[in-house]
Amino acid sequence: LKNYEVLYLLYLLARRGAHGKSIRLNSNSLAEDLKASPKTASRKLIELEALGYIGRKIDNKGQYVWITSKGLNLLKAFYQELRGLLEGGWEEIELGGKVFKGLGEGAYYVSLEHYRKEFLRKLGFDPFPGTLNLLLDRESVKKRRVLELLPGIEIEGFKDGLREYCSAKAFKAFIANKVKGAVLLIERTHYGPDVLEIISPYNLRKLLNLKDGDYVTVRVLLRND
Amino acid sequence: LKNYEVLYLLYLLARRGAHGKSIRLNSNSLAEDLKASPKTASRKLIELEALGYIGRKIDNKGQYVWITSKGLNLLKAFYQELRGLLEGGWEEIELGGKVFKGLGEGAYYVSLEHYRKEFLRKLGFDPFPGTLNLLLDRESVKKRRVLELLPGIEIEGFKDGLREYCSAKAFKAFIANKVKGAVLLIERTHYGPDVLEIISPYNLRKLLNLKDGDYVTVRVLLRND
DNA sequence: ATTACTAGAAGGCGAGTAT
DNA sequence: TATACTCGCCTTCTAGTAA
Repeated sequence: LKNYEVLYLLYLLARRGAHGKSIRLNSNSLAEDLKASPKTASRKLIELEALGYIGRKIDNKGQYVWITSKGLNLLKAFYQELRGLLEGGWEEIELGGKVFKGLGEGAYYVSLEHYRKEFLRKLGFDPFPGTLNLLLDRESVKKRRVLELLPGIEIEGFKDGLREYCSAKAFKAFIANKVKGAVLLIERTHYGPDVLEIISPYNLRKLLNLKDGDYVTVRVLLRND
Repeated sequence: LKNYEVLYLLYLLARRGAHGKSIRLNSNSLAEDLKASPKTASRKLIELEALGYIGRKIDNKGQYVWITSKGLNLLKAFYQELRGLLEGGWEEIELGGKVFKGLGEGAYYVSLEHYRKEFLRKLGFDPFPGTLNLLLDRESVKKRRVLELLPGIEIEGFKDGLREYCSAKAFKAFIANKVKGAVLLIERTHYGPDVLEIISPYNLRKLLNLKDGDYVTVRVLLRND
């Protein structure tokens, strides 16, 4: 199965909503999409499953199909690349939300030697030991999802024998249109999609004189360079 | 040549920058991308050309290749659909620019019976006979390109024997965060990509008390429903 | 460019399955 | 028993390779 066939099949399945939920599918209707015989469609599905891109459950009246996270990642990666090619001009988006006091975990993680080095090398600054947490407004929550799709700057995780520290994705950003920093999308976070964690070389609370509940906007740069 | 092969090939070419400009390409390097023989790569290019998706110019040391507008449209359409599938949450973008006095053509076109009916049916309002023209700021020009990629609401053109009236694309929008209306992307316009034409059921200049040079923001809705 | 060779994909048929 | 589906076996033929 060629890689572009995989992508196209995943796209066809996504069109039917198989990303996220599992859908009913019979080989005949997929065959129409493919302009091929039901047999071929069936075989493609089998191959896709073997490669781990989709999951299937067969019953007497057809089958249930869903795209696995592996499959979805592949499709998203492709989409991101297309986006980069076709949307040369799209460079930043603005998010906004209210400051709130987090669990204090941010400070701990940011000050870990491994992460500090990652930030220094990849973002170009040594972060203040602490994160500024924003509770995003409704519009910004939607925009945040776009960030999740984009590649961003990869911050690698590590293990220290005792436990595993997960990886994260960062985007350079300007906070309140003035201060440079970055937003962090952490893979396994305690927060929901409506929370944005921000780091900066400075103590943002002090520098910007922020109190809980204050509204802050963040201009996120979508390109790494 | 299957449609997904076409898409993938166009994608490979776009990665090399063949959208917009023509690039030097030899079959060998394309063959590597395709994981196939140079012969196959060459044949694919010939087929793509025959289908009108690319143009080629062969000389003694290889060939120049570029994606035609037909090919680019295909790739963009695919991209748009992926975008719709993967970015469920992305719903509006904000543009801003300064009011300027146009050529007065807008008023003529908008009041043509055919267009009026199109607007009424597809946008849900009878437009004031005139357009508000914005000279977009730099950031907004970039965002405007995103609109060009999206499907939007199709406003059909027509012929009246004498001449042909081109089609356009519209997006519903809110002007100055208050007044409903729509932005128009006209296929053959006298203006550059830094100009946005806005229609509304109201006389926006009067209603918003606008003078030339005033800065206005427009929230463009990306979904049609 | 043409040809011959060959791997592998597509499709027909029918068995198996569950309602 | 009849139906509607998947899927394994086998044949055909397309399409890539190599000369």
